[in-house]
Amino acid sequence: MSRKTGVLELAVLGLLHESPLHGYELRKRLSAVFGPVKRISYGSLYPCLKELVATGLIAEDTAASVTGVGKRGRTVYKLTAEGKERLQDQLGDHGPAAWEDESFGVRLAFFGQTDADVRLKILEGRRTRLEERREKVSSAMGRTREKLDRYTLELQQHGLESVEREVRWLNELIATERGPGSHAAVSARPRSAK
Amino acid sequence: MSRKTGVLELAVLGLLHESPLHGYELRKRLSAVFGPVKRISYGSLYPCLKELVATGLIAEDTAASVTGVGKRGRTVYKLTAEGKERLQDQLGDHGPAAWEDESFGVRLAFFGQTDADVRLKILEGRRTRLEERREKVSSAMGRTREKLDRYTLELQQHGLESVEREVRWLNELIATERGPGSHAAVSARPRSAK
DNA sequence: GTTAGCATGTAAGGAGTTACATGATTTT
DNA sequence: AAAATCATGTAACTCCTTACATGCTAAC
Repeated sequence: MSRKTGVLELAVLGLLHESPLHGYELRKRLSAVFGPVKRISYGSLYPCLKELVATGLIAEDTAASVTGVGKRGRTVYKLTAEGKERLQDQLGDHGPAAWEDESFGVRLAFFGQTDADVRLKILEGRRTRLEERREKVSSAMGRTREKLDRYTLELQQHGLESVEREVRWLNELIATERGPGSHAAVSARPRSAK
Repeated sequence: MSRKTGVLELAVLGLLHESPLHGYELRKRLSAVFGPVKRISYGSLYPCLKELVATGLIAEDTAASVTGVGKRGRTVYKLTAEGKERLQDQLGDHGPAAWEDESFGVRLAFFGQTDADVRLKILEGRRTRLEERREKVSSAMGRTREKLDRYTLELQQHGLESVEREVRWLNELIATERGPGSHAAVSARPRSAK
């Protein structure tokens, strides 16, 4: 059933689940979710909010919205019941899409609202994905090392090390997931896991 | 004069300056220029080549193109005189655009064709850019540390360390630029430095 | 003989940006 | 009273992707 939900929409749903917010504040929080590199502009945020309202996943929180006379006023948004459902649906997804570059960061940001077994699957999927990439890059480098100039080589090398560093980071995260409280966390069987 | 040249166009010009190539091969080389993350699809490469031909910056190398009967044949492209000019123009640019995320990697990949003083300016500009970013992220973390959950914090921390790591890398590159042959390279004072 | 890789292209569309337009509130 | 930051929104546009369409060539 669930239609394609872009990463931005997912991030908005996730943030609104924590607490109702208005657009401006939402954007600031989004900066924490997407790294320092990708910051969302109002030109994409507001149309996104508009569409989420149209789809019925979020609603204007009339109680919290400040709309005095003459004021343009802040419009505060909150999740609807359908929005919560959709969010849970999306956060439960542990398919390949969850560990691709675009979505992984957002998925991780909302791990607090994600089941332990799903978290582990996503982390491991991501690690495998990166290990494949590392293989590809390093074998490509092996084949063409002599033909590349200093700078291209430097670039490739740095890229390779970035991938390796992320793998180490994932290993730590995975270890932490499995480590303390692993009895409670892991043994909590996925109820109705597909 | 010079119209806006996207990063893809710049990368194509840069690669064709090294040697004439056909689209398929070009794409493989582009994978080395843009990291393992961003790979260019044919859906953007071929239209790009088309436009560069239309603009007169590249031309089909009729000598090298294999176009036997019935065969669709490879179309080999090479730089035109205007293309070379445009490339030199672009590679000489050491303005802020050169060290932004989208272009920096490409600019570095073609440092072999870039003047030493321009190289240094771009590397330093990039480093300053990243230091600003590091400041912003780490101060934002300081302000909100308590309010963030484990995973968001982990994400921010990893992002911060990525930035710091790139700064260290840049420091090495800058040191190397200044190191061997530094008398010639560095003592060449920036003439008319603004 | 079929799988994988080589090779070129188009049409439709997604996901976002920039630039603009507007105005209130807070700080200096 | 000026500057910064808060706050919302639209229109035009850019860049790139996906999915499709086509066919050759080498290896297994």
